Amino acid sequence: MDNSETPTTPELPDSTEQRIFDAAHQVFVQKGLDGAKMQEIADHAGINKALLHYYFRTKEKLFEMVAKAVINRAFPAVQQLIEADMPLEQKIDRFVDFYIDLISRNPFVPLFIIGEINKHPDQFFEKIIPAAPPRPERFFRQVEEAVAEGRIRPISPRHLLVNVLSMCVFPIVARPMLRIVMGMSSQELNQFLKERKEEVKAFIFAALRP
Amino acid sequence: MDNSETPTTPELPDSTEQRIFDAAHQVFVQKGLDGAKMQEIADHAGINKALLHYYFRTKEKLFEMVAKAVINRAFPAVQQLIEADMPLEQKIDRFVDFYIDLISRNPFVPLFIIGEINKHPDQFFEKIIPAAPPRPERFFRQVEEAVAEGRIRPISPRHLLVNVLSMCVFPIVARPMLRIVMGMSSQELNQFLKERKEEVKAFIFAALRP
DNA sequence: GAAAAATTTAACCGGATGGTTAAACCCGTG
DNA sequence: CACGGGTTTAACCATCCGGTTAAATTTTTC
Repeated sequence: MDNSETPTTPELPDSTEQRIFDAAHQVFVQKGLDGAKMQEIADHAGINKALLHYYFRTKEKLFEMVAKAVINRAFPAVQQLIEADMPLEQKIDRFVDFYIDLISRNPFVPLFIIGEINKHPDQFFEKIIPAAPPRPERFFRQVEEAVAEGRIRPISPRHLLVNVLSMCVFPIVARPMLRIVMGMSSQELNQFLKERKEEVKAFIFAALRP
Repeated sequence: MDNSETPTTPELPDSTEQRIFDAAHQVFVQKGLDGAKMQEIADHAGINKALLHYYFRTKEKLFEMVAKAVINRAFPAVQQLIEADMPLEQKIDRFVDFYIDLISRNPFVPLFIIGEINKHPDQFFEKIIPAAPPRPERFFRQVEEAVAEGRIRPISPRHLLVNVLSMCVFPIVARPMLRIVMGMSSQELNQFLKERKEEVKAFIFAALRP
């Protein structure tokens, strides 16, 4: 199993508070708001319910903090790379590597974000939305330039970005479904996902040939 | 908003039982086992809790029936197309059209399947798994033949299938996330998803050029 | 119109769960 | 040692929720 990265809130690295928060992070991300139980979080942090409420007043508040931490870690990483000062080809190359690694380390995060937005749209769009969403305009311009120069086949920049994202994220997120659809063992799937980076890059660059 | 297709169990089309089942289908698929409340299902079906239990004994049983219906409708449709007797290029073409339509009509279904498997793996793999999972071997053979004939660039059949699936499914499932990442309004996103079929097909066939 | 089935009403039970409380305990620091 | 914050224990409350029940009411069917 992959370990989930536990985010660093501005706290002492190994304080009880941090351990509780990490436990909450893990449980919430895997089970969602409804599926997560406070007792389970306490158990997972190696403490008891009383202390849990001593540090974090309510489930709602704790969830809100976790959810904020999740998206405030997920989006800026993408943004940084997508805004970087780097040739398009290199940017795509690094993006695929980076993103597949990122999602592999946090396979439940995309599902968590999408699922919770679906289940509790109000709270999410009120409380959790990031202050600064990614701005892919620069990437779009780079694609348009490359098209204009004839370096790549004409293509909609938006669709290209979504294609890249899809091929990186979906197989990891949909892992249990792929096992069924493709009839692969867990072993085979691990091997398959390891090959992905190179396969995805090859596919993208093949599709971009003029 | 897209309407979700409500599956036809072998029941009278407009019976109370069917109305309840449809309501349960909708609520379960959107909110999952934990998030769905029996009262909500009853409300949604326009009846009361007592009658709900009169028709369907327990939440578990009802959920099991709904989950079975969901996957027994989702997978055979794919399988049929993927096993069809049809040239590879045409098969891909139709598959993209068909699959984007299917997911657009049931945007919550993939998330539901993946999420529930993650949250309750035991029950799912015991009770719900389809008797006959898709067998993509034929598709794989077609790809290998096309490669051997030089009709398409060399490519791993498995990765090709996953790429196609990813680009079809992910954007629809991740719609709320895309809104944030790409900074698009709901209107723009609708337009974007309409363009998808042609863009995805163009992308795939471009990537397959020898 | 009577019998049977469908549906409502309303109350209730029991367990799980979020949350509280008070007392005791542990443990490091001044 | 005494003080105080961290921590445990254990009991407890309120609420929600799945599920049941019994009777009344409506609708269907014969």
